[in-house]
Amino acid sequence: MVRAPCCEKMGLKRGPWTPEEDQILISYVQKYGHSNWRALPKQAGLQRCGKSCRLRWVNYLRPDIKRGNFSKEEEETIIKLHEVLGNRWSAIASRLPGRTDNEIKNVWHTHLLKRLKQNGESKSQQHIRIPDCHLNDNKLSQSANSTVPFLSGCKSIEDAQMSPQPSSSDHSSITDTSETNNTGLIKVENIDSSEIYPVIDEDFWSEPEMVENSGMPSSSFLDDSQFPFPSPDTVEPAGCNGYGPKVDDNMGFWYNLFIKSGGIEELPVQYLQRYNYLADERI
DNA sequence: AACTCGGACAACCGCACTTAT
DNA sequence: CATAAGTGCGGTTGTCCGAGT
Repeated sequence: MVRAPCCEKMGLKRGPWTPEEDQILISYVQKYGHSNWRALPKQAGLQRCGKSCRLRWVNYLRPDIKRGNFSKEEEETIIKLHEVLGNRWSAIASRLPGRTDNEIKNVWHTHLLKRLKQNGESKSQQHIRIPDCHLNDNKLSQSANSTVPFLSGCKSIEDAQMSPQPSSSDHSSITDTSETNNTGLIKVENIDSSEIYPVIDEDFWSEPEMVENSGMPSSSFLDDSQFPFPSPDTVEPAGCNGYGPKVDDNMGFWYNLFIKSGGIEELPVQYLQRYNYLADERI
């Protein structure tokens, strides 16, 4: 599809924003909102393209932006989430209130990457198979070629798991195993799954009946009564935020798996090992 | 004091995806 | 269904500034 440039370059200003421009943008957004970024600069009297305005607002002017250095807790959270999500900066940012994807991306490249390289592989990588694309800082889309069905297509899984946090008035949609500490971070610490999850018998690990041509287990395998994890009733499905993929039948399985396991870090290692085993057998 | 280098961060670019027509 | 428009995301670049020489 042929597309027009994101903005007309002629006559539009680029580069650093001035305090005057910031004030105009803030005033306009506070007064009229930002339902249409493309039209906003014209209506606000800014010589900028809509994209530039949106970026400035989202990354700098938004009232809920938390400025200043990252705390140790925040850095640890970023590292842990990156182990699972890779370079999905917006998904990571959604778990760090007040921080932007751009900011996190910068911190990652300027601080954390170096630290990780010094420290070597992280602890959780010993337990969960992470695709190379995550560890090598490449595009996550490469994971579509992963030999691990669990992670092939993880873009959608993450969108399901990492959909933006609900507002403070909408706690009902937070998975009941997520909790915030006094720093405002979402806890992703490793926990001993044996303390939380029921004992899983041999039947649970039996090979699921597969849906033809889908590579995914049949719906009976997803039956709540057969699933020994907490109910996902309080969690909204992926795509509910209006962005990201819709939940199809296959992704629904992985979505349920993630949610029922209580979160990324808390997904029982046995399940991953079992599914990786089954996946390898099918290849 | 002048210059170089590298870190930090803001901003831009192009692509992908969703939505509207 | 096809296409255009709008938006979000991740990668990359540009710029500023402080430390070191």
